[in-house]
Amino acid sequence: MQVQKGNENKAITIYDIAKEAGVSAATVSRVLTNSARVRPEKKARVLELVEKYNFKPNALAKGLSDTKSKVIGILTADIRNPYYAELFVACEQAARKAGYTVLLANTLGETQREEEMLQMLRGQQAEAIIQMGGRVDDLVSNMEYVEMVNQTMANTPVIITGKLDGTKCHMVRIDSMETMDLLMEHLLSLGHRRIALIGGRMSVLSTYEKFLQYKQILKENGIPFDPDLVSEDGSYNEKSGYGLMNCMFEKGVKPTAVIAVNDSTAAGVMRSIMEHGYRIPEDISLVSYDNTYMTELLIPRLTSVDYNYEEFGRILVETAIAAIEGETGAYLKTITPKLIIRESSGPAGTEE
Amino acid sequence: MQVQKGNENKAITIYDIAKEAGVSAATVSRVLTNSARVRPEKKARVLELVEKYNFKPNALAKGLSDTKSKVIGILTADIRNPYYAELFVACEQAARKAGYTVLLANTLGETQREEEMLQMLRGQQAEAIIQMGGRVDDLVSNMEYVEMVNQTMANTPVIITGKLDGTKCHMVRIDSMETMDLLMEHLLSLGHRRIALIGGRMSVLSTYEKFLQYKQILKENGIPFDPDLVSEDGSYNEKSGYGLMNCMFEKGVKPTAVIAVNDSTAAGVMRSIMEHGYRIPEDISLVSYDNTYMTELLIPRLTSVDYNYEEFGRILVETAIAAIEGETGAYLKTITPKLIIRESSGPAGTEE
DNA sequence: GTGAAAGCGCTAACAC
DNA sequence: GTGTTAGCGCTTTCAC
Repeated sequence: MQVQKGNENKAITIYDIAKEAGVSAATVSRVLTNSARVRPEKKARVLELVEKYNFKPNALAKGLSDTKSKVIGILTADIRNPYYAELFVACEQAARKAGYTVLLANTLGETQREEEMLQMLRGQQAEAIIQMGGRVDDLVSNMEYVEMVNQTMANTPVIITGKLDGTKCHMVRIDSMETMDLLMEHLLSLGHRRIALIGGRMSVLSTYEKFLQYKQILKENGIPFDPDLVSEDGSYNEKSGYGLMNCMFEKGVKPTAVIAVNDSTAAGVMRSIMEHGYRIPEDISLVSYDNTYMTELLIPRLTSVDYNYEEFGRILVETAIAAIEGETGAYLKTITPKLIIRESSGPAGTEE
Repeated sequence: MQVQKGNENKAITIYDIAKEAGVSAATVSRVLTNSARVRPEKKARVLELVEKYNFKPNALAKGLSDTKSKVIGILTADIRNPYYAELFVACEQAARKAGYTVLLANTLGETQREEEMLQMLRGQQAEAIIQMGGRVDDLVSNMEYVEMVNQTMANTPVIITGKLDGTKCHMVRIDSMETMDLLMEHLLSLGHRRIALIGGRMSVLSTYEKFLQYKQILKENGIPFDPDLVSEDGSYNEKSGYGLMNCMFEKGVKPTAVIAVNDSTAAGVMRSIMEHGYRIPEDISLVSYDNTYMTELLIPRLTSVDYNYEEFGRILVETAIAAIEGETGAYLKTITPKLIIRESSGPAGTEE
């Protein structure tokens, strides 16, 4: 017996099925897509062959012929970031339910790659592109990128989780103002008045909005704004949180509560606080954003703002599909955040 | 001026370019693919138009015509798991360098979806499929899945990070035995003799191998195996680690060092240890596997086994591409692990 | 060098 | 109901 070399085997096509079933390719297509009534016996015969050969129609050809790839492209900053991973999985699930496949592209923080990946998704005939993070987070939109997205939008709707001034991208985003409301309300009600805000870059829209809202709420509550309680421009990781909090302590500043810009940053802040001999939450309360799984890993568990990822992803995909189908609904949709209270936040001490 | 409705705009094709450049489509194709010499002036004209219209060839059509999609499918258990996320990104990078696009499919722990996603990837004409996690982790391979993979392999090579008995899948995997060697050597040299092994299921190949090697090393070092120091079947998350460690303490068992089956499990173990009033590493050392970023988030930072994800991903992709190109090299490649020592492991106390 | 034409595998009119 | 035919956008002989 001749041993068959694996992938030399020609893939089976709709024609092979048709021939063996004694029908036309069109008929096979019809039973596969359920697009028209086919005589039950023929249908049965076709289905049988499909089963027999484990036949799976070529999605490329399908996409080519009806110019519908049924692919939604997802552009993300870094899938290793649990925030994006959660959101991606939610999108994937929603897309699958709607009969779409998602194609993921990571830009890994290199803005130049953002353009490259956008091109790639276009080349793969993505019917819509969802961009989460990256340039759509910028407070001031990059003009070249805006142009590029506008060109893309001529054929392919683009849905973003931030904003891109000068484009008509659909936006689905978290209400940053409200996230800050939740956190401040929580902390204020616990008696905190010296509340620090740590991490993030002001060039990022959501961070900027948080900052504004933070000041606004202080004002409304008659608490003077103290610049020492707000970190200089930082980043969004553990290291940044650690460094910034250390800095604050070194300057002799000691808040009773800290708001970290995300969970990773909070982890760094937590380390700094502990190394300085304070307890959480007895001496200092710590809260953050994103409610990723690491909130449950840290000791104490972290109070954090959740976004209902499942809903977030679903709305992104629904918006994408609506746009594909030509619907031109609201350009901005908002996700309502929710506070998850855990062990890291408690009443303010009385030592102040 | 008539406002143009976004995606009604017909996408530009090679023919549009050809017409405007006054050449044939074939020529445009030639300059795009650099497949033959074209008179420089024509080439320039074409390139100019490509630029002008921001033209990007339709990858579906390309894939159809030369039956090369340039897509590698990646099947993963759950991209939210940092281990898979790291590996995926490494694969993506390597693939991109080689001119391939990766298509990600998550099975989310539902084995039934594994088949579904495999089908999906076939439909998308993935030229090779890399499966990390899921059924290929099983100690005893599922027969139906084996059959399905074998069918797939008739046209599409499948590369796995575990094993699948009864198939000729290429395997690229971590040397589990050696990972245990590293950990045990480290702990033994620190004077530990009561070493617990926590988390994981024995039905998982790598876990099973770790267990065997653990016993083996104990034996070689004249340390009697104590079943109380090994957890009953558990899982791979924080909760499982927490529960299992609590259990152990409740039975009055107190190891001087704990090996957790992965970083998440270690986080749970860490919580349990601390809640029982012990210090890490002074009272109990804690080490684990995977060296994900959470090792740096926990306090103390976790000693963990690293796999060099970048290399791991690269080899997976190289193997995939070699298989696509018909090379039939070694069926099993091994990744050499490396121990990253951090704060969670230290000398055994003398109280024993 | 370069154009004409066939074909990749599928769907969608269009006849019958 | 079902077969025939014409593309979808690209690559690739095959002539010239």
